[in-house]
Amino acid sequence: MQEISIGEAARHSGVKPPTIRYYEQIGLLPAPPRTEGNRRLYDATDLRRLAFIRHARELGFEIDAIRALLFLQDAPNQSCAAADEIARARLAEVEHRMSCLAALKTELERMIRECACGRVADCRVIETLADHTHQHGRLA
Amino acid sequence: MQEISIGEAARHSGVKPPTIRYYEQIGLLPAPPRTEGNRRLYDATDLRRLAFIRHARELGFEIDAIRALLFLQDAPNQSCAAADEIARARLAEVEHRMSCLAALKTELERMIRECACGRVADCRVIETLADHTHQHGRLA
DNA sequence: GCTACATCCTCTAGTGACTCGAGGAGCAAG
DNA sequence: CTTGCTCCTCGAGTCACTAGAGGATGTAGC
Repeated sequence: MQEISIGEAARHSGVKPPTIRYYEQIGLLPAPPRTEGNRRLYDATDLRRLAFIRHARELGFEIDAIRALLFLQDAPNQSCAAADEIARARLAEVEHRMSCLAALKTELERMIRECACGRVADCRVIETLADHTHQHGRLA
Repeated sequence: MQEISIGEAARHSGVKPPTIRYYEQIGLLPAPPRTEGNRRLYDATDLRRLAFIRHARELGFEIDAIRALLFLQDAPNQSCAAADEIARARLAEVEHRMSCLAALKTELERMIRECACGRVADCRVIETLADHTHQHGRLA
């Protein structure tokens, strides 16, 4: 398995070098082997882990949630109950996000459609998301 | 229109008092009128704005993106082209997020299902999101 | 072999978006 | 009129980066 520099790893994964070092520092990525000249060497496994972290972060998951997901991956023989709980919690988060995004998408599409007709006078972006609350704190 | 305290506004909108003050400070929320005793008084419009901000933040939008969306709302008579561009950019972002979330959701569901059968041996969370890249930086 | 020049190293400090705590004032209930 | 809650401001702390200083290493051309 070929090993590459941090710069190449950054280009392949879309995670910048300083961020890769930061992930190593906080223990999200294992400390890789080094060259004679003290440079980090990454392999394909690291690249996949990095790409995963990047996507998960883009989707808004916190580092701790990602850590839990990675732990799931790393220790496949662990207690199933623990894995189940982590997966279920993430799933609930994902579903909530998806429904919020769907509402926002509908509204943005409506805005763009009306925009094409030359008016934005009744922009309802705020109402769309604001009314998506669980309990409407009704104000008299 | 009835006016309420920052604490009540917090309960209704789901945004904590310090965060509400912070939003006022950075100009995301207009500075409200005060009581004789210098306490902030919010109305229904503020509540909707707050709920909107909260949802948008939950969905991972940056303050500047939210500012742009609120500006859209505040100035309905502005250039339609500007509004359209902001809305389109957000829509693209939303669609990308949704497809990533859908992939992750499928994978989490599979994991939970397999968990019920008593094994997590082949957890593929990482592959799911890692391979969802635009250009696969192929490593020899 | 030597000089450019990019890339890497570590370390410290700054950013965005909150979040917390100190220290003090307002106000409603007992 | 005191107890206790909420509010005020202000400064500092947190998380997840991001940028910069100062220096070493690696590589390409001469």
